[in-house]
Amino acid sequence: MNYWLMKSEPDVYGITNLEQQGKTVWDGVRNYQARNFMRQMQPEDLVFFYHSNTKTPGIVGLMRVVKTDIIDPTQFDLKSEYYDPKSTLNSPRWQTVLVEFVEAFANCISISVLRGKFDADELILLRKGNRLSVMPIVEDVAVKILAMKGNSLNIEPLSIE
DNA sequence: GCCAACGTTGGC
DNA sequence: GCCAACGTTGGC
Repeated sequence: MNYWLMKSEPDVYGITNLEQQGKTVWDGVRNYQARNFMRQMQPEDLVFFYHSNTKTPGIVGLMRVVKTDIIDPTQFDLKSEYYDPKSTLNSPRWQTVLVEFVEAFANCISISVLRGKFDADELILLRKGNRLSVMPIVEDVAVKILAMKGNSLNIEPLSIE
């Protein structure tokens, strides 16, 4: 079982949306490195849900991989902003995963708190200029993050959105 | 294959 | 809103 982190802008799709829906196909990833990490995912893997591009960016919850190797349907959808004219039905470029909601943390573990706890070597998220939206988390770090989720000393309140 | 120009990401 | 860092595009 492996751990991952995936980013989403809460204005577009946040942890609340996933909680309501229960499951979602993580569509719209158009970066090869991120896609390649999703190809490595296995059912039962745990994924931290990260809110990016918001007042308090950080980890807000947990989800679980249900099904892998899903063809991202938006690549064929002319009306989608993720439509990819170079993708064909015979050889689709973009695969993704189906994930299910596990939990929403009581508080956001903000990137500044994560910076205080980990360094860039152990957490890709913290690397300078990092823009990757899907990344692996080593177990040691994942366990520490999970231990932080209930510790009010280490967290900041979720901003009201 | 190089690389400048451009568009996007995302923290601050 | 700013802007550094990054990925992609396309001319050559």
